[in-house]
Amino acid sequence: AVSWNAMIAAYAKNGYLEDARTLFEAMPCPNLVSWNTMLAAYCDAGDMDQAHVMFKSMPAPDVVSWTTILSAYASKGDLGETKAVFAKMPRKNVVSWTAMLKAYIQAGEIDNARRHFEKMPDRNIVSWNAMVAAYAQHGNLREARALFDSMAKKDSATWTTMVVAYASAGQLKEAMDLFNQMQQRDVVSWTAMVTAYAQDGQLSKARELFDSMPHRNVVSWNAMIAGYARSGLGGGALDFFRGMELEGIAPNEASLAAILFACSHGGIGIERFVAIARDHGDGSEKEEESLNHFLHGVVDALARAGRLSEAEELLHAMPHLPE
RNA sequence: CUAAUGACGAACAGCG
Repeated sequence: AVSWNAMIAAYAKNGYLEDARTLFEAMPCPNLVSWNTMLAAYCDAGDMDQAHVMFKSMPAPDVVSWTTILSAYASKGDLGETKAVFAKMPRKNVVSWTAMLKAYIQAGEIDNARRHFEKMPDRNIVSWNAMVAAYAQHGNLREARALFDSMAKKDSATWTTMVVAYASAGQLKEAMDLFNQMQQRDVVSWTAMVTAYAQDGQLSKARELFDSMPHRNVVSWNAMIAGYARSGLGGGALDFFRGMELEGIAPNEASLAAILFACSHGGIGIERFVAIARDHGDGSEKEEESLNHFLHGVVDALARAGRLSEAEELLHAMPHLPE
């Protein structure tokens, strides 16, 4: 059953909900983990109706099942529903408490989050990190730092949270100092630091860090693409996009969003975005339809703005456009 | 083997 469950989780994580379901139904006797895995899959897909169906048909939901539901509402930003679920839970552990904490933070209720945090029967490093991030994300650098300093144990998430806190407050030097003090840096901390410089327009510094990274993932590449795009350097954005492809890393929606941004701010044509989108899509009719729909809107907007030559140019660049 | 925290794009980005 363990390997079946691992397979189901893998399918679900990559968005193959149907395949996960098929596998689940083919199992001779699914255990609680199998049920919870499917439950989480529906939650991730945002299908709360199906999630509830699962939950109700489960033999015996445990604290993991409950927390899965709780966390789904939390990430949807539905504080009321999250509170209701939390109140109904027959058993809670530190993970459920932290998920509830996240719901307060998500709703911007930082004071209530802090009260909840103080009431927690157990706190681990994840709960602490969430609380530090809450202050950091809401501009309370001082309180974030105070909590950070009071933590006996820190992991790379703790440090990265503070690095980002300084960076988004515009204090790049402080951010870099903290980054340099880190004992263990993972790909997330590296990418956070790269992003800090890239967003500040310090592209050569960003690039230098990027080049010294031990490992790079799609988010790291996106940070560079977006950095060049927002600095108006569409060509540089495209270079990094190609670099990512050459490394065999698959672009995601954020990569495409960064390229689209480069089209409006970086001096490259919208046809580059369309070509890339076609390249990396599933080639389905639905996708082609929405791309055409999108382009049609762009051409329309150009025409209505009186920019007829650009509209025409775009029409010619897009032979696939319907009349 | 399943649930909670930190990094890229979409909420605290520009224009009006």
